[in-house]
Amino acid sequence: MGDSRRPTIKTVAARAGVGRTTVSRVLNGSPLVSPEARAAVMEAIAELNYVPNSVARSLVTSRTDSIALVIPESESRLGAEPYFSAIIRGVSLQLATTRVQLLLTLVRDQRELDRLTEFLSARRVDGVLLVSVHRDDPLPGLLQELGLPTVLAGRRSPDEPLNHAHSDNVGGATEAVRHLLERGRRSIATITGPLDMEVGNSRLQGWADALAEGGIEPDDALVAPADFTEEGGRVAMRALLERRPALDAVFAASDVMAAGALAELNRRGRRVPDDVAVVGFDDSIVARHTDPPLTTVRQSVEEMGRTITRLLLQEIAEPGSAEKCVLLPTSLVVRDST
Amino acid sequence: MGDSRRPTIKTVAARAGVGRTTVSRVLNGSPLVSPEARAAVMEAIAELNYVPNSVARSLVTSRTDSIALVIPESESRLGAEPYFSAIIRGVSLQLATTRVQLLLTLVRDQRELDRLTEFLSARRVDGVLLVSVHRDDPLPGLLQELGLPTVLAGRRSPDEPLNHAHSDNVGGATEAVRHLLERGRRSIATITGPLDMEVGNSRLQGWADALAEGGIEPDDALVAPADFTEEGGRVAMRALLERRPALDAVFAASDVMAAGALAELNRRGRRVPDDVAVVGFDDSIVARHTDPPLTTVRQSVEEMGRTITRLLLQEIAEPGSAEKCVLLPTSLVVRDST
DNA sequence: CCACGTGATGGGATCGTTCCCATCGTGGTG
DNA sequence: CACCACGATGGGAACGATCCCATCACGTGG
Repeated sequence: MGDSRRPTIKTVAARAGVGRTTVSRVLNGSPLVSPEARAAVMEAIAELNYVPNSVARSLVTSRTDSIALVIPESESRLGAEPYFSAIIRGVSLQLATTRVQLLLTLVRDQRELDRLTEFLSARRVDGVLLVSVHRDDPLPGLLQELGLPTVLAGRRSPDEPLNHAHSDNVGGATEAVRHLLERGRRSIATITGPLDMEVGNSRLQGWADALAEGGIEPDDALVAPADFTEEGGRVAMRALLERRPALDAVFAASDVMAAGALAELNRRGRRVPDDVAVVGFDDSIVARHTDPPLTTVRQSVEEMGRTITRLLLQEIAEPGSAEKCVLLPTSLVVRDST
Repeated sequence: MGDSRRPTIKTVAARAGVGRTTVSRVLNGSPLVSPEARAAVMEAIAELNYVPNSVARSLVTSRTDSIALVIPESESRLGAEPYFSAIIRGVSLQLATTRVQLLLTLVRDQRELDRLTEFLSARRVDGVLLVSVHRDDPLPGLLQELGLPTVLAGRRSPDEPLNHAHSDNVGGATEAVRHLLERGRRSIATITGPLDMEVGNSRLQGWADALAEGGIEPDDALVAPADFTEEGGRVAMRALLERRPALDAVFAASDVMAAGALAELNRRGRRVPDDVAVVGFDDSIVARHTDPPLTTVRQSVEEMGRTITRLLLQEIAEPGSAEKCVLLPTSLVVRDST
C-alpha cells in the first residue's frame, strides 16, 4: 500500500474508469449520472479512501464553508461571563447538522481588530456572527460595506439595519422590577450594563417602565452604570448605598453584577432579601450559586446562539432571505433573593 | 468607483508595472526584489486595497494557517466547566501574534466525531489541539496515523507518545492532602475525576501519596469517583458520608466537584471547615464564590492553553522540533474551607 | 429513414496563488 | 575583451477542484 500522496479527483476518476467531471457530479449529488457510473465512483472513493480537497473547491466556488464568531474581549470576560460559553454552545449545536466550521475570534485590542479586518476583507469566511456589539463598534459597518453576511446577537439600536436576534430585554427587566414592586419594595435601584450597548439601555428602560407603571418617579440617584463584571457590580452597589442608604431593592442587569452586589451587601451586613431584595438577569449558572440563590430573568443564551446561526446560514444560502430580526422571550425565575 | 471584483495579484502586477512573481515576492518578504520594484508594488497594493487570496495560496502551499481546538463535550461541560473557557483564552492569546486562525470544534456524539474525522483527513487545518482526552479516545490515534501535528493538554498515560503539556497533578494533589494532614485531619476522603483520564488517576495518586507520607493507610471507602461535574460532586459526597460518616476532610479533584460537595455538606448541616475541611483543584472562578471560599490547588489553565499552542506552532513549523512534554507547576491557595 | 431532443459523459478553461526555471543585464576578473 | 557569477525579473506549470460546453448514444416522431 501506499502512495504517500493523497488521492485526487483524477485518481478516483481513473480508478472508476470515468472522467473527472463524473466524479465531481457524484460528489455533489448531481442527478445527471448513471447508476452504474455512480456505483463505480463510490467504490473507487471507498477503496482509495478519498476525501475531496476543500481548499481547491473553495478556490473555484469561492465559498469556505466556515463562519466566524467574533467575541470582543476587551474586558477579558470570556470565562468570567458565562454568556459567551453559552453562545458558543448554541452556535456549535446549530452547525452540527451542516458541514460548516466555526472560527472563533477573540478581539482584545486594536491590533487584533486590524488583523480581523484584513481576515474578513480576504473573505476567508462565508459569514460572521457578532456578539456584544457596542454602539460605536466599527465592525458592523465594515461588514456591511464588505457585503459579508452578518448576524448580530443583540443590536446597536432599535432600528438596527443588520440581521439580528435579541432578547426581550425591556420586557424582562420590566417583569423583574414589577416583581419587586409586588413584593412591596418602593426604593428600587438598578445597576445597569454599559450604556453604549442597547442591552444596557433596554434593561434600564424596563426598570423605568415598571416604576412608571407603579406610579413611582425614577430617581437618577438610584441608577448606577456598570460594565457587566462582578467587580463593576460591587462598586456600583457601594455607590448606590452611599447615595441612597435606605434603598430596599436592586435590579442588576446581569447575574454576574448581581453577584458582585450581593457580596457588597453581605459585607455591609445588609440581609438579603430582608433588608434589600436583589434581582439579576440571564439566569446563568452563577445565579444558582450565590448566597442566597438569585431571582433572575431567564434568557436562553444557547437559544440565542442557535438562532443567530440559523439566520446566518439562511442569509448565506440566499442573501436577503432571512428574517431581519428575531425576538427571544424571557421569563422570571424566582429564587430566594427577593 | 470601481470593479466589483476583488483585485488579484495580476491586477497589482499590472498596476505596478511588474510581473506576478515580483508581487508575490514582495508579499512573502523575499529579499530578491529591488527597492524600486518593492515600492511600486506596495503602492499598487495600497491603492487597490489588495488583500491576497489565502485560499489560492493554501492550494499551492498546502498550508491553511489555521489550527483546530477539539473539545469533547459529551457531558456538555463547556460553560459549567470554566476549564475550557480558560483554555480558549490561552490559545487565542498565543495565536494573537501570528496569522493563524482558531477553529473550535465541539464533539458531542459519534456523528460529530465522524464529521471531525473527515474534516481532519481532508487536512483542513495545519494542526490540532486536543483537550480532555480519555484513555480510549480514538482521536489521538487517528491523528498520529494522519501525521497531523497534534498537541494534547493532559495525557493519556505517563508514557504519552504525542506532544503534550500537563499540570503537576500528582504534586498538586499531594500538596493539598498534605495541607489537610497539617491541619490535623486524619480521615481524608477524595472525590476523583474520571478514572479513564490520566488527570483523574494522577490526582488520586497524589492523594494516596500524601496519606502514605503521613503514615495513613488509604481506605477504599474514602474514594468516590465522579466526573468533574457539580452534580457528580454532590452525589459522590453523599456516598462518602454514607460510607464514612466520621470523615473530617475531602479532597475533590476539581473546584466544580468541590462546590457540589460543599452544597451537600451544607444541606446536611456539616460545618465547613469545622466539621469537614474541603480542598478543590483548579483555582477556577467558582473557588472564590463558594461558601466558604475554597482552598484549592491552582493550575494556570490559560498558561496551559498558551503552552500547547506554542508547542503546536513549533511542531507545525518544524515537525519533531518541539518539546515532547512540558510540565506546568501548581500551587496551593489557602482560603476558608480548610 | 432521418432529424431531433435528451440524458450521460468528458475535456478544456478557470479560480489566484507559489514555485521552478529561463532570461537578461551588469560589474568584476583573468 | 571575453567570460562568468549573481541579482533581478517574468513567464509557464502546477495545486485540485468546479463549470461550461461540445460530443455521443439512443429512442422517438414525422
